[in-house]
Amino acid sequence: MPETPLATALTIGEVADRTGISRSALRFYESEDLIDAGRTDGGQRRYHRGVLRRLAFIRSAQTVGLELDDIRAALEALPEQRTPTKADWARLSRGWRPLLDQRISELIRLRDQLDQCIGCGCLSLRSCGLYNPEDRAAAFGKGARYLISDERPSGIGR
Amino acid sequence: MPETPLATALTIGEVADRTGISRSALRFYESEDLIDAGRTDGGQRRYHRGVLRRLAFIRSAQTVGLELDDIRAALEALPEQRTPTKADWARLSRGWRPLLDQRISELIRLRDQLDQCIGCGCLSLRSCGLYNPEDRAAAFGKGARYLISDERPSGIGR
DNA sequence: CTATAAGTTAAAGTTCACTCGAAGTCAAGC
DNA sequence: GCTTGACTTCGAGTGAACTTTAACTTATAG
Repeated sequence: MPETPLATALTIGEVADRTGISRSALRFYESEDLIDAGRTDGGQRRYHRGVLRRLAFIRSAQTVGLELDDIRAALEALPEQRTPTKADWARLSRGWRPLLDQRISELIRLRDQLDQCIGCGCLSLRSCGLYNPEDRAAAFGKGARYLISDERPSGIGR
Repeated sequence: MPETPLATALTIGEVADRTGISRSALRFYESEDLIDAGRTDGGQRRYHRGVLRRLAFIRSAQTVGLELDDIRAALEALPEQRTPTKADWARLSRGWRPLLDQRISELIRLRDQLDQCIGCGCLSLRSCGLYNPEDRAAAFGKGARYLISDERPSGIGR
């Protein structure tokens, strides 16, 4: 009987209250294979406590800029049989650091460009760094991909 | 006859090639009132050169993190009758600086948090700064609103 | 004149991370 | 047993910024 019994089981409402994640988001995460849950005879979800740490990981990863696809890939790299240890979680999150470093330096570079552009008044020329289509959306929004998986960032522009 | 004649007119393809912005995006921008264009007898678009500068402004603003709604609002603040000067453009883009400063310091704060979390192994606790629902999506993605318009950032969390 | 490249519109589709609504079932207290 | 609140599924909707498709028309090189 390796399965954890329902003794320490949490309802969806309890998990939602403890994590601040809505019920609908929890169901969505399950449908997306980011978390899982058992069922009662009546078909209601029952979570065991490990899910709380997992959810915290998910939310933290999002804060750092990862998308759910990336997060799922990261979670799949966790050991299947044993409960993940602190070290397991730390190993995963350590990879976020260079990502943040990169984002920060991109933004700083952008700010320097902006200062120059305001100074010189170019603003509208292709030669201006502010207007590099390759850089667009690099500074904000979308990104953070290919941190965990080994996807080459080949077709990323466009 | 104050209207610029079609002598210096550019086709959509020329504009696309010179700016790197797709034809469909140009049509979309027109439908969104970000740019405008005249028509030939046959109904094809003909742009005049001023549109290039305008498009450069739009793309630069996006790079800095503004959304199209904000950009439209900024563009509406330009003088209607005369062609905008360098100073007009510079005035608009000067406002981007504090935005970038803020984004940068948010990311740096986040990075510091991450270092601490990896160190202490907490990661999954609500007390951990990485897991603050209020901060989520603050570091990346959505933001940059209310720079130009006077919308108060009231209902922004959640 | 013809072939073809480039242009036109309107509407629907895409992606991401969810939320909402409808229509119903389950669990718990009294 | 009844009421109330929490839960279930499934499908559709949201918003931002475009892209794609279909079915044509216009412009241009030879």
